[in-house]
Amino acid sequence: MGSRPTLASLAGQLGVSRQTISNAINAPERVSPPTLERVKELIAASGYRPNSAARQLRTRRSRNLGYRLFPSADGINGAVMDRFLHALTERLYEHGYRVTVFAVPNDDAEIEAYEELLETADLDGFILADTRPDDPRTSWLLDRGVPFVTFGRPWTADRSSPHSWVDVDGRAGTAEATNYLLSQGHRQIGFVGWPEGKDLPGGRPAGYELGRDRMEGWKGALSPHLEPRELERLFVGVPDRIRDGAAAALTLLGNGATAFVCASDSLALGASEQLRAVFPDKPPAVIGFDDTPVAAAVGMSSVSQPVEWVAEEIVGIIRTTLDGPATQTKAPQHLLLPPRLVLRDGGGPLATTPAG
Amino acid sequence: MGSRPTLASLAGQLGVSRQTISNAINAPERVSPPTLERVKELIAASGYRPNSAARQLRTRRSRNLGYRLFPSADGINGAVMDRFLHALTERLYEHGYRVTVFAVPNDDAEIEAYEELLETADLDGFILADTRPDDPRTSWLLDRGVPFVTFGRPWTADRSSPHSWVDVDGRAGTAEATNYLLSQGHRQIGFVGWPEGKDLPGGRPAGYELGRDRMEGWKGALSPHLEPRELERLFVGVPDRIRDGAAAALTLLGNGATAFVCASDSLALGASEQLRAVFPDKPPAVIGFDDTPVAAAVGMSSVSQPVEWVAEEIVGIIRTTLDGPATQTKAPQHLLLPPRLVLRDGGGPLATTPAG
DNA sequence: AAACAGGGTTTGATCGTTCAATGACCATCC
DNA sequence: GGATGGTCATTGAACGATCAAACCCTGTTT
Repeated sequence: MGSRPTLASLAGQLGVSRQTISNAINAPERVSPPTLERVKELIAASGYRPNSAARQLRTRRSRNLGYRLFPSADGINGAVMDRFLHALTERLYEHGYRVTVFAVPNDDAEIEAYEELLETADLDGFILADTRPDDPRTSWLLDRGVPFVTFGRPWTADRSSPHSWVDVDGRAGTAEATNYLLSQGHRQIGFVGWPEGKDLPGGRPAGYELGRDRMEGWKGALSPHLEPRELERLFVGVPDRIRDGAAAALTLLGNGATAFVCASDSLALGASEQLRAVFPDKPPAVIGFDDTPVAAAVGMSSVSQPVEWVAEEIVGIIRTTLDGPATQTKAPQHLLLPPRLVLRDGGGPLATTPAG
Repeated sequence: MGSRPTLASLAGQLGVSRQTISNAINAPERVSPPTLERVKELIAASGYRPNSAARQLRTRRSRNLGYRLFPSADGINGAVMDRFLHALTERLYEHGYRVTVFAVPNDDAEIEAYEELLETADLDGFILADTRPDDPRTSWLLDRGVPFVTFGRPWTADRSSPHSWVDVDGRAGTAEATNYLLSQGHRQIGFVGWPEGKDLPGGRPAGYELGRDRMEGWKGALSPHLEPRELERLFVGVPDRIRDGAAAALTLLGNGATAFVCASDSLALGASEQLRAVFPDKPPAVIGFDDTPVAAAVGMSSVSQPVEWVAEEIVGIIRTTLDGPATQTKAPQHLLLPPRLVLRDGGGPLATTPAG
């Protein structure tokens, strides 16, 4: 009695066969309008839901996608991936897909986890949220024909990869930030970036290309106005930590910088606080990257990645791959989305009036 | 050929019946040692994995648990829930459970999502990562007999709830922080907490009890040393934002505070930065709550929630509920774990030597 | 009048597993 | 020697959906 209705039970109630009910759901055009009407009514009234295990057994589709959680770095930049997972989950859910998350200690274990999950959880595909040059994971998945989309381009020389990806144009973001500062009359605009071979938290060597991309946006925007020698003096590459950002700001200040673009909000936060200490009255402008909640909290300008948009596009690609007609050619899609510069007054965290 | 082995295919190769293979996996004691040996060898050699859909269809178990993602608040405190999800996923994975995440815009939608997920994804249960007084979600789940465990106590008067929960003893944490400051010779120790009826980000009215709990730890530790009137002057309740923490610190400073305990790292960060601005040479001690990466980055002391431990205990409860013998009485478990005070020098984000 | 076409519906088989019942075999006991 | 019991292994029947093929009926063609 409390048991859920099945195709057979509904069919019995209506005096039709189970296949007719099934057709009403999956191929309505095969059912005559009056019958369709009756069936749909009963489905709605009974609250019938197809049993996913049975369907999965027969169709070999689980409508379940895998996503690797990775440790939230320094809790500042991690917020971006948090937003992304949130948006991705929402969008997928709307189209009947579920997200199964998994966590692994290192990259070797990640491929093992793919294998394990494919075999034991019957995932339909994966979303990879970071990429690096010569990524062993994408080749593994490609070899096995497992559908997947990455948030992040392949970072290979030619950028033509046989898989779909969506990414944010970091270079355009820092270029826009730099151009804004130029429009404000600045010329000596410093860039606090990452060093070559920089290790992102968790030991993943993915950051270098990302950092260079962001740096080149600044360089490209500024090079019409400055000599190469000057540009060189206005760049510092440091690990992605608050205190390193602060130190870097001092260095660039010594080299004559009057405004600052940073490769991350962590660096920008450090720079901003440091500069506020040096110039309490009117600290120089600092623009961060990622528009994390911390940037908003301290009133700092930042380049915002449209992760909700990224999620939307990824879901679109996933859907044409998995839900689309099998006949359709599934050419890999490549999308580079523009970030958005969010300007703030730079008021900083320090209130001037005591709270009650 | 590339198709996965099944019970039947293995049975054919070995000249036994499919049920024997099944027994070798699920009830080895029913199989004679020599046969068991042969079967296990073949299983290992063939890389056989039970088809989860088929198993799920028959056993009505999916080994899949639901977890609601919630937006990462201010990106500072959100890091704690990130760590929790990570730890939870890892522990569950070790025991063959998967985590299906979902995101909903508001609380009403959350219960709908439970219903939807139970019906369409056949989840075995849920982990709830926050709780509030008279939580409609826990009663809904209890009514339907859906297994679940919460990270967070029920916050009812008697604390006896028919469901299992694991929580962190926030009161003990702020008490320890306060006692530490007392041991350092401080007496006028201020507390920056949340106001009554405070809204946590996302509009969930869960924060008040949590905030009061943390406040009472401070109060309890300090009350042997101070008059009630003094205590009152040393408490400020503000929204959980960096700049409010800064303002609150100024207020308490004006009331004579020489050291500060805060209900969150967001507040503590604001307080710490503000005090550093007022006393550049030797800022007063500030102790935060949650030991987020930002606290570590700026060298701030903080009370650390043992979320990995929480995850471990939750998984243990889940396992006895779902995997344990059906005969076993499943009395709800209630666990209150102690946090840990992490002391740091308080060096702050500001480097004094320029970086190269 | 018989063959054909085609929409709408039904039937049987199948996906791969586990449950329940049965069967084969051997040892033990009266 | 037949009944009893126990171990180990097998068979048939689910679980609930979809696929593929067959079926019925009516209307049209030859």
